[in-house]
Formats: sequence, C-alpha cells, structure tokens
Amino acid sequence: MPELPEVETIRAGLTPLVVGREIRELHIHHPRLRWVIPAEQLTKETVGQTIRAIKRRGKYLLLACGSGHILIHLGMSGRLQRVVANAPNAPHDHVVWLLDDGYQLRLNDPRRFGAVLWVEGEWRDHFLLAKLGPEPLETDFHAEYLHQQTRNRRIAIKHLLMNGAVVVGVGNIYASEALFLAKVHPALLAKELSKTQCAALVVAVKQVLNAAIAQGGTTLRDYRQSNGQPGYFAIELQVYGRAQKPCLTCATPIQSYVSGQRSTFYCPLCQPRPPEIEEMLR
DNA sequence: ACGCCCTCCTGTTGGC
DNA sequence: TGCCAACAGGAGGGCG
Repeated sequence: MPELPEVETIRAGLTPLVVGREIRELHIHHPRLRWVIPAEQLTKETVGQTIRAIKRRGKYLLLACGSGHILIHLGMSGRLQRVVANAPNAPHDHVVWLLDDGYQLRLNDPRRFGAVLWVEGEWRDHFLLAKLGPEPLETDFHAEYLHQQTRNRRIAIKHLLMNGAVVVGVGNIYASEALFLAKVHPALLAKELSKTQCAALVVAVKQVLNAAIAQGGTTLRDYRQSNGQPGYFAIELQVYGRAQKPCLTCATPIQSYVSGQRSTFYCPLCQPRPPEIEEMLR
C-alpha cells in the first residue's frame, strides 16, 4: 500500500514524465471510488490543458493543471502509472489520461479506496486538505509541537500519530516502526508522554520515513514502481508483521494486539509501559 | 473538542 | 483440491 514514501517516490518519478504534457483525453471507466469522480468538471477543466507540476501533501497528489489541481489519493491499493497509449486496459484501470506524447497516465485501484477530484483555485482550502497537520519531514514537525499536541489527549500515542490533523503521512505500519525506534509503547496515552519521549518520537518518524524514501519508496508488501518495474528492497521492519518473532534488538518475542481494527506490533522489553498503565489495562 | 466506531472494497490468507 | 469466511487497511463522517 502506498504510504508517504511511496507517494513521494511516485511524485518524483512521474514529474519528468508528465510535467509539460498536455491532456488530450480523459476516460473514466469506473467513477465510483472513495467519492464519485466529477467526470464532466474534470473534462471541462483539464482536457486541452498542460500539467504544470505534481505536488504532494501527505499522501495526496496534486497535478497543477488549468485553473486548479487534479487531486489524487491512492487509498490502499492505488497505482498511478505511465504506460504507452496502445497498451491494453488492465482490470481496475479506472481512470486514464491520454497525453500528447503517445503515453497514458493510468490510475489502477482494485479496492477503490482512492480518489480523483477537481480542486478549483487555492488547493490548501480544499476540504480534504485544509485541516491537515504538518508534513513529518518539514521543520515545523518538531518535539515542542508534538508535545503540545499530546497534552490532555486521552488517546493511545499510536492513534495520535496516525491522525492526519496532528501529522500527515504516518500510517499503521510506520507508526509501529517509529514507536519501536523511539522506545515508546504504542498504547501509552498521549498525555503521558514526556518532552524527551516526544523528541525521540519526532526523530524516529523522520528517520523511518527518510529511510524508506532513500530506498525508493519501498512498500512493505508487494509494490511496483510507477513505470511498472518491480523493484526496491523491502525496508527492514523491526516490529510490523513480526509477532512472536524475536526482537532484532533484544530477542524478546514481538507482541501484537488489535486496536481500532488496526494491528499493532511492539517489543515488550524495548518499549516498556509504566506500571500504572499496565495496571489500568489489566 | 474529543474519542469511538462504522464504512467503503476486493485480493489474499487460512481453516476445514 | 475447493470453498468460504475472516482479514487488512486510509481516512472521512456520524454520533455521543
């Protein structure tokens, strides 16, 4: 599934291939994604226009075009690929942009959790983007900020990290990994975190995301580049998906639990929980 | 304002 | 070997 590093890789990979290209045709084979694709509006606003840039905000992609932006989210299973125009349609190729150079841009999304929308004017005001928190790799995501965000919050720190209003781009997998790196238990209530722990967590989030980007946006499951080539080495997951396997630091068996219908993994020795919290959960 | 839970969807996995 | 249920998961939206 594409997380922030994969989306960033797709953005960087597609930029030299499609920026400067004119959209000749738009074909929507399946309009019902997360939201119904506004086919008429997209056609009117973008066909005949040139793609000027590809931007990213969290896991959203924004194609600057005409008087606004094409907003794309890949959901869980979305792939955005540039293919030759005469390539046969594959199952789940829901949206196809025909470009002026003999190539197509295709959105393939089996589970249809993705989105394609039109954003007129200033994209930061769009309802999906307006309330998003800072980018995790920017300087405004820092220890003081996270500490302030955690005050008085009776929510598990892992859930807080996955809240896009707090910080964007940290999904289920990277949340577990970052908490392991920071030696913070995932079930710890946000308000219980010290400034030191917040600082460690900020560093850990940046570290795990940067490592994934450096490896070309490795996905933790099966992933292919935007040009269709198989690729990248899996990043070395420390805890995610490793229940009962030995911790790579201390050899203690990795534990897992489900919370909010999301699986969570941690090392009980490396990520200790204060005794009073342990008592509460008993 | 906050926390909890539901929903969308289908490929994959595991049990019998 | 084959069938089918459970599962995974981003994130908006509704509700208390």
